Amino acid sequence: MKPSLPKGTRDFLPHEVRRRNYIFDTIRTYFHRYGYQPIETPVMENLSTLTGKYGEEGDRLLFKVLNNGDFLSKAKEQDLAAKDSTAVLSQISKRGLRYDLTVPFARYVVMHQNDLAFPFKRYAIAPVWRADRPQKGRYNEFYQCDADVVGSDSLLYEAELTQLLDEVFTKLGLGVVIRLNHRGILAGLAELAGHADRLGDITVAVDKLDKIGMEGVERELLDRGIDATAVATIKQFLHTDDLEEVAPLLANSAVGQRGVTELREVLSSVGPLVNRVVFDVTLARGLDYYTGCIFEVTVDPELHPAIRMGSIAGGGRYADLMGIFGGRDLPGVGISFGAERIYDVLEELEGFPEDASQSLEYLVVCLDEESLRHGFDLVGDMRKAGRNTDLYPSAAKLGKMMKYADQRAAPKVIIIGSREAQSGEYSVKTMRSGEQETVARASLVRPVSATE
RNA sequence: GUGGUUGUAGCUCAGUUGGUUAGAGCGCUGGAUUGUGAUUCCAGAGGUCGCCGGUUCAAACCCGGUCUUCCACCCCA
Repeated sequence: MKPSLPKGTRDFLPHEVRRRNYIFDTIRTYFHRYGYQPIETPVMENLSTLTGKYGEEGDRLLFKVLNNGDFLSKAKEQDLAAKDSTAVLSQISKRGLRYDLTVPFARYVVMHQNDLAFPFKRYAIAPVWRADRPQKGRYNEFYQCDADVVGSDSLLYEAELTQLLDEVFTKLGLGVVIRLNHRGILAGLAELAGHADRLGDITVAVDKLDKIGMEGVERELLDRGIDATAVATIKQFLHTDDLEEVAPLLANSAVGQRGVTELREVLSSVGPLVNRVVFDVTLARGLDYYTGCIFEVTVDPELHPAIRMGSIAGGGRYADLMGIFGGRDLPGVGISFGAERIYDVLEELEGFPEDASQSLEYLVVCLDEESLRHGFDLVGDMRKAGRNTDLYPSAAKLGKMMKYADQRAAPKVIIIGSREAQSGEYSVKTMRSGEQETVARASLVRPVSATE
């Protein structure tokens, strides 16, 4: 048979894994620096934990795991006969793959609330699965890098997460725009339009502004059954990216005012940042559970005009995520880095550092059997000394071995023939420059910590 | 989930109105060069034309189905 992969999944070559790890390591470093602790949860959750948490659309995108055993015999005959997928599903599948890291985290907090110190700050870097139709930058299996804090409603955490976003992207060499909005502002907007109950429809439409333009948003709102006067009210908000211009419009809305006040506080406490932080009233974000500030990060089009990519990180505050699992009502706020998309962007910008794709320092090649034995000993000693070293395992033609060294991207090649084996003075070739020098064995096996 | 698109050598792609043995560049293997890679020259290997079925004397090419890729929706990192 011909091997293949499931749709929307990928293999990674060694250099790709190294580059992905560079991103993960960078993010992890700052998670640690900001006091977030690692936790792990299973890739499978009970379906009851996952369903109903992401809206109707999310349920459709959940990967379900078929029960083991003779599962069909346990399903109801009439549901099977009626081909009622929804009814049959609960009878043949009790588990599913996690769709994100936030809902499993909420489950985790509720189950372990007596073992955790609040505010509890955790991070997780792990794969999640969505049965979406794949596109570029959109996979059925992908990694998320989440940092959340639960058990505090302090707005300092919003400010802290903004700083964290800024630092990580600065370290990665990416110029970004960090967009902020507040669910309260969107709720206030809906309230003023006289459609407080239609917040979902309004935010979905407003969110598309930069994609379909003002007229498109207007049409979308009308299509969704929002009346013309309300649409006019909503449009007032969309002409500015200045929080202080929006504030007076919300004077008569309590939730709106709260949103403005909180955003003001966050913006005033973040301090100086490398990247731009902007207020964006059109920022909605899909997930239903957000209740306060919401974040989204995009590549700065002024600094990287060639890049076309959606959001590369996002997050927000949620007031009652634990409540759905019957836990104490703990507020939380978190962010998530889209590592796959960051990878694609860095690839396109050639933004990976040289050493991110190479860990091997030396390759030892030997010209005859006797030298090979000598080389094997040398490699062992060099490894003990802390140098990443590898050996070509047979005495082959030098040209062939040099080619292998080139493919392995070995920075330096140590060549051992009978001359070198006898004297302990090796020819060491620096591949990049092509220069060759003689190096004594002693300096190669000296522990790295002693020389540096 | 809806509509469209793509698939030919390891990779990127040609392939005429359906017509004998399906090509190129790069890569790969060997040699020129038995102690020097990435650069030169020569030679060679490598293909169920995504898969299944249909039309036809004849299918990489036409038709149906299916899988996959990418795109626009929906939604989203």
